[in-house]
Formats: sequence, C-alpha cells, structure tokens
Amino acid sequence: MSSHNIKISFPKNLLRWSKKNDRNFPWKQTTDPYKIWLSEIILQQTRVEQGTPYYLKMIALFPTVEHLAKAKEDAVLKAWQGLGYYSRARNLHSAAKYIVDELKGKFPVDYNGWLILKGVGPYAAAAIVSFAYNLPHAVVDGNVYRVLARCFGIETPIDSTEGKKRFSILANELLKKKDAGRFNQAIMDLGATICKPSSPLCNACPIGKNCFAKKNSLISSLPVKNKKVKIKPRFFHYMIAHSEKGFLFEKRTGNDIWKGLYQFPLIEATKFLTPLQLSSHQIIKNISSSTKIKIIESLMSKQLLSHQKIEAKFFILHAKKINTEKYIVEKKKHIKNLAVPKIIDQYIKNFIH
DNA sequence: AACTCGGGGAG
DNA sequence: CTCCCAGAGTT
Repeated sequence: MSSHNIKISFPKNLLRWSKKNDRNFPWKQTTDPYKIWLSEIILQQTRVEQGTPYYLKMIALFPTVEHLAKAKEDAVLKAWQGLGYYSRARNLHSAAKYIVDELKGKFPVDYNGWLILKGVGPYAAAAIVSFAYNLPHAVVDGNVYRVLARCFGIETPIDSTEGKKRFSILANELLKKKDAGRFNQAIMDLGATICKPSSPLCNACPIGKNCFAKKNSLISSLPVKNKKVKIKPRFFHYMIAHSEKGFLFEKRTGNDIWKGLYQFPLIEATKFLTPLQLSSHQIIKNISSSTKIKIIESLMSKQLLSHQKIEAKFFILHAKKINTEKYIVEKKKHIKNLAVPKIIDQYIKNFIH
C-alpha cells in the first residue's frame, strides 16, 4: 500500500478502534481547562497510575485556578511531594498566579496563548486546546513518536531537532481536524495499550499489516533515540541535628535537584567523608560547639536521573543546643507542611515518630 | 544542541 | 541492571 493511502487509512482505522477501546480517567469527563491543564502537567514523563492519586489530591486541595493562585508555593510543593520533577509544581503555581493576576482569571483561548504559560510546551498546549476546545493541534508525546516511527518507518531520532519537527508535521497531517480531541486521545491510547515499547500487541492493532515496522521486522529498533550522557555520582552527607527545640532543616535553593524542597543540612563532597573529617567542617561547627557525630545508617544509593546518581549517608548530631541561625528549626507538626525529597521522607518516618 | 530535572514500574 | 513514562526549561 502506498504511503498516500496509509495517510488516509491511518486516521480512519485509529478512530474506529478508539470507539471501543477508550480509557476512562478522572480528567476525561470534563472540558474544564483547569482540570485538563492540571492533568497534562502531572502526566508529563509520568505514568497514569502514578499520577492519578496526585491529580485527585490537587483537585481536592485546589479546586479552581483561584485556589491554586492563592496558595503558598510550599503548600503546592507539599502536594507534589513524591511525584518528582518539582519544577512542574513551581511553574504550575506561577502560571496560576499569572492567569488570575494578569488574565483576570480567564484561561487562554488558543494554542499560542497556552504556550506562553510556564510549564506549558508544545505537547501540553496541543493537548489542552484539543481536549478543552477541540482545536486542530496534534499532540506529539512519547506514544506518538513510537506509533508513527513504527507505522511509517521513520528512523529520524526522536530526540533530535529534525525529528521533533518531522513527527509534528506528520501528526498534524494525519490529524482529523474536526475531531482533534478524539484523535489525539486515540493515538496516545494506542501507544499506551497496543503499540507498547516492548512486546507490542500487533495482533490487536487497528493499523494491522499497514505498519512498516511490522512488515519489515523493525518493531524492536523503532523509534530511534540518541544516546544518553555519562552518569555522574554525587555524595551527600545528611546531618540529622536535633536539640530540645527540634530538628534542623534547610531549604534547597539554586538550580539543582529538589529545588524548593526541605532537607536535613547537607554536606556534599566528591567522595564520602569520615565522621572525623566531617567534624571539622564549618557547617558542623556552626551548628554547635559541643557536637558529636554518629553514623546511623551506612548507605543509601539511588540513580535518580539518567545522568546522575545520588549516594547518601546519614549522621546524627547530638547537640545540647543549636547555635546557628542559618537553618530553620521546625517543630514536629510543622515538618508535615514542608515538602521533602523521598530520601528524607523515609528518615522522618523512621526517626521523628 | 546539549544539559538538567524524579520517581516508579516493567523486563 | 536498562529503558520508559500524556516534556519543558535552561544554558
């Protein structure tokens, strides 16, 4: 079959398939732009099963964009705790304030209007305007890259500039413009349930024999992705310092992992340090002059991102009183209101209770 | 164009 | 272990 014909048959077969195979999610039975926007931000690089509880929590805590705009950033980050990619929460909150303050609470009405908002890129803008307003903009996410690369035999790397452009053009050619929302939903559903990364269910695929990868046994080699960078290890020493007043916390600032979240005072080094080496560190001296250090757990190691691995050790600091003004001393009850990385959250559960 | 940003699940 | 997930911002 020629590529012209498959460009005609693809949307038809896809939409016919979707009528009996659509997935039902909490954010699908609405055209409320706020709920659709929120769901699209949560689902970036995040599986539906992981994101759904956070979507329900966010809607309960912040039912409207006005509620979200009015909230403190710490409260938004706390609701986001454990989901990862925390810039999504900060950008979401920032955009909510922009919508309420600058747009008088009115959501953007077209693709370019949404694209201006922090945290809304080409994918989210297309998804929101197609789902909420049925405007003709094709989504291009990981599912779409995979479905199109296989179906049309495209070897252009999906993480190259050329690839982004080429797949977007093709997706918009295929898009059923009068039914953009359903088309976008259908192609992502197909990628998620049939055209899976490994062991796809080709026998149940509506594209069937028209799929280039199926015809040519290229399923496992498409889509093509460029190589990733080298992994850099990082060594974290967390100081669990406490006095009768409570525990010592600091807020992470700067453009780094877990920005805006709270943690025990941290000493980062290029390798693990001994308690003796740590005891002469200025951060320890600032906490208390009569501090003794004790290791309470040997090691926690986790590759958190494709390019970096965090290795962490935890230490207890016994301080009669805490001298420093540098860090925040939070009472037990207040800790519950602060967003912390998962590695810290595990410790709080073990030691503060 | 390359790098940075989480956490969880599947194989 | 490796790879992927309803990507986007920064440098």
